[in-house]
Amino acid sequence: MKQSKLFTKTQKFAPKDEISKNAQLLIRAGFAHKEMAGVYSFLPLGLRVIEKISEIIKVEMDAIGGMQMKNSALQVQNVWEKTNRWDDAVVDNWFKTELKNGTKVGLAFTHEEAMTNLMKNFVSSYKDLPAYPYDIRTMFRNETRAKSGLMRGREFYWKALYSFSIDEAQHNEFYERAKKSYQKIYKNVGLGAKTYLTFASGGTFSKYSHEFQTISEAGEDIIYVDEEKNIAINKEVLTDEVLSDLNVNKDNLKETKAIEVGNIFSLGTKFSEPIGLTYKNKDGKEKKVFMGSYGIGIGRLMGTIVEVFADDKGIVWPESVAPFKIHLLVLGTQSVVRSQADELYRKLQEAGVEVLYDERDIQPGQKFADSDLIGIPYRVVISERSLKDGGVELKKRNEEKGKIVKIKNLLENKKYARNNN
RNA sequence: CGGAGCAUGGUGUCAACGGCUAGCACGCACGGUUUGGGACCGUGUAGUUUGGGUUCGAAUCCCAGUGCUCCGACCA
Repeated sequence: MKQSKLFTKTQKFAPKDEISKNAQLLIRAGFAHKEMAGVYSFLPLGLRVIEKISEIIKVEMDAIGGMQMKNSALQVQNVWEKTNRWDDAVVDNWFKTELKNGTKVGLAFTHEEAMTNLMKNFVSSYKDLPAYPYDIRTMFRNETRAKSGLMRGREFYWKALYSFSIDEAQHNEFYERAKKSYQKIYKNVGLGAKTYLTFASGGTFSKYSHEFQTISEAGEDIIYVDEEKNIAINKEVLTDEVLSDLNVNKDNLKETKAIEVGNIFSLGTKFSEPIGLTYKNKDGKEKKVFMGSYGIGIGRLMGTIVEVFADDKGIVWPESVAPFKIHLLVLGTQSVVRSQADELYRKLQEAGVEVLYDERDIQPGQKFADSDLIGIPYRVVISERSLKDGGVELKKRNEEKGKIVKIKNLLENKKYARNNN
């Protein structure tokens, strides 16, 4: 993409009423636009990141048997009444409205009810199970207080998978696979080293649920990390009983702030029972479906990545989620240099490299500053000087110094091509 | 939902005593000089959150609304 064609611009200053680092940088660099508190639009650059993250998640969900679908955002009242979650006194973060004819509808804040109800159409025998539909979509929650930039919004983009199993044993087997799959996702988006499987409060059907917490000062949660065991415990469930359950020594725990970047939950028959999702087993007996839910906030993950890796100059994207692999800057206005730069851009694209080409007629300093702010992993500078030195200057975003490489070598190096991280 | 603070061009601003043309910087437009770290010069462009009130006169004082931020509560 040519940078002159990008309608967004970078800003030197962040809006003063935006305090959190993730939102400041994402707005300054042109990834996001704030519509109102807790509501952000994703601009072209931001959307590319969102899609990269979504793709990583999809691959892992598909690998454990997930099947993507798209739920509706509008929800009718009656299903929610079956689980007693329509009443504002029970769930206070609903956005509700009504149809012209007076029918009340809500804007989905989660889809357990909707999914359970939907599956009634398709599940009647043990042969129809298990099933693992998932959805990546915008969700709405009428938060009393949006905060921390993209971290807690009133409207947010996320992935939710629901598992429908014959019984608890089948559920547990999937649950363990989901756990591993989640860890792979965090590793693949670059957060593996800082993200811990964290024990949190469960529900009627399981003692614990599991959260995935990324260590960061920007976090809202407090967790206790046991580095040796590579697990953490959420402060809200930290008791002696839990410590002995998990065989964890209190002295090995380190308190830290963390961002909840995902959670997985055993739901049991909490939803299948009131909504009536059942199947016939081999003996012809009616059985309740055993469920689980598995969520990841994609916008929040994006914000977390910014929080964790940014430096004083701007964002530093891990290669796997960066909007582009290479940021190509051409310096100077000489036509000899320009034409070589244009050709390099064309050839990189032919080689399947995602490249943002800064061919604008502006000062070098501005290009460097923009490049650092936007945070694309590899910066390639082509200029009169670099050509004289034998090629282009290649520098990684997170390294101080670049080096001269021959244009031929750059083009032949497969590691810059898409799908080759 | 409880508490606190804030609101001046597209952005920033602890610029402006109740009083003269609302200042400065960034951005943007035009011209020129520059061309490896947001360069320089000149000429322009664009603003007092909304509604009331007090006053000869309000960005400034008062009332109400709206919005934003922070702390807390809440948060499958």
